[in-house]
Amino acid sequence: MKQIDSQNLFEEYWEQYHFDQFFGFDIRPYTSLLAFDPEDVILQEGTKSNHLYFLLNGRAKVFITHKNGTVTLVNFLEAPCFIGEMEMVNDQSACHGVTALRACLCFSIDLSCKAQLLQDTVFLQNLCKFLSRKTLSDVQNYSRNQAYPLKTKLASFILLTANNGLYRERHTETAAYLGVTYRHLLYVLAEFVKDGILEKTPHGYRIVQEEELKQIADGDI
Amino acid sequence: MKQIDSQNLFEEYWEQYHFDQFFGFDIRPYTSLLAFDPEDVILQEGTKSNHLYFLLNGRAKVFITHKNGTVTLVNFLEAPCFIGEMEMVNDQSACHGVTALRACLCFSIDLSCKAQLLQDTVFLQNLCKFLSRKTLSDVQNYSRNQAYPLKTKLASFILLTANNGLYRERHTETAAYLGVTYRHLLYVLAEFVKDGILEKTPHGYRIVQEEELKQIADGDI
DNA sequence: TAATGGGTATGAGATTTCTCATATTGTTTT
DNA sequence: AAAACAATATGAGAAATCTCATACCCATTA
Repeated sequence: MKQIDSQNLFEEYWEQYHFDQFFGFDIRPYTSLLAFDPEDVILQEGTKSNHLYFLLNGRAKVFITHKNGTVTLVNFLEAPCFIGEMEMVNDQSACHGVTALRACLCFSIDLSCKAQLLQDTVFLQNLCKFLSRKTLSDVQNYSRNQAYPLKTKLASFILLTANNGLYRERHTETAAYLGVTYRHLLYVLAEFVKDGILEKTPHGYRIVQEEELKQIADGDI
Repeated sequence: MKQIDSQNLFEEYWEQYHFDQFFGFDIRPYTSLLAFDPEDVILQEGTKSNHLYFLLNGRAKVFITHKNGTVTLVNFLEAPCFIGEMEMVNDQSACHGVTALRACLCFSIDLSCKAQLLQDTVFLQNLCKFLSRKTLSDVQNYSRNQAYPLKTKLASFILLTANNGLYRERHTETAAYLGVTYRHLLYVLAEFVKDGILEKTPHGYRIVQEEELKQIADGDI
């Protein structure tokens, strides 16, 4: 993690996300621009942070570590979103860990202005909206994971993450997100290839029968 | 669902939960007391409500219906908590259904004062706290469901819900909450009985070997 | 250069969980 | 009282998923 001093970049993102609009007062003096490398820890599970982050670019994962050592991937975070807001309002240490998956750019807000934030209706309203959307996204992911077999969930996930008909997520990440073992994921992926729905290429899996895949994702098969 | 006109009961709950404290203005004129019978719908999935509820007593369930007809129980709601707050801040129709499991008493807030609520820092702060706690509880339930087999989850659940060493939840509800079929739940329950950990009685299942059950709940077995 | 570690890949066998069928009981509705 | 319904209960077989073992490739590190 390192601070980015480029004023240009700062301005660029500030404009892009209309960062002013989230606050009823001038948050600029408390804000700086940070870059996280892949694997960098953004929030350490169980420790307290005195910053509130806003993801501008990149992708991060939210996870929980269980007593038996297994790690559950709760969700991905994609820009734009806040990070660390739950901890801030409850004034508690991080209940999830957050780690960068790709290079991430964030605004970092120094919580020395916390009292001011908690009196700002503009900010609080936005926070409520972000929180409820995040909850909704978590819960939908969660309940979908319970309601369907991997075949269905994987089909959705491939359609969601493919670019130009090419699926190239890391198997390790996908398996964690979908809540299954790596082994099982490969079984089902192999099944899709055998059925001619996907084709394995050196650059990733190419979607051959998109309609079929959509039907599977809809739980029709 | 019916309105309760007893001024006494109203006052009693108002005091018990210090209901004033959640608001920066006088919410009383907008508040009434409602009683829901078991099975009554509190929030109808997909429709818009113009009330915000606050659960005073009883127990409700939050669920999502999937396209394939399966219903996922997202969580239980226990007093005290808000109901319908996500829909309110995002001004959208209910993304989960909420149904009473036991007789439920609620304060019902008429959202004609919505604009005022959304300008009230006291309320907004409390809402943020409630929202993040709810998220946390959902996510912990969710991730636990992914990380352990039913044996482990059921052991926790029995320890959580037993009264005086007696477990007597409805199997149908437990199965839904733990995200498994009814059939499978009965298998594992029977296994506990066979192993002498539980004993089946006419009034419910009695916990015989509590230490053993705790070990299983901890994932140690 | 050798060793280490992460991601990828595949097989074999075990465990968990599901589907379907069927029966009993107690309660509510007709 | 008969019918309908929801919860409980159990069996048999199938599907989904996991564990463990093993191997290869590539990049980083000693």
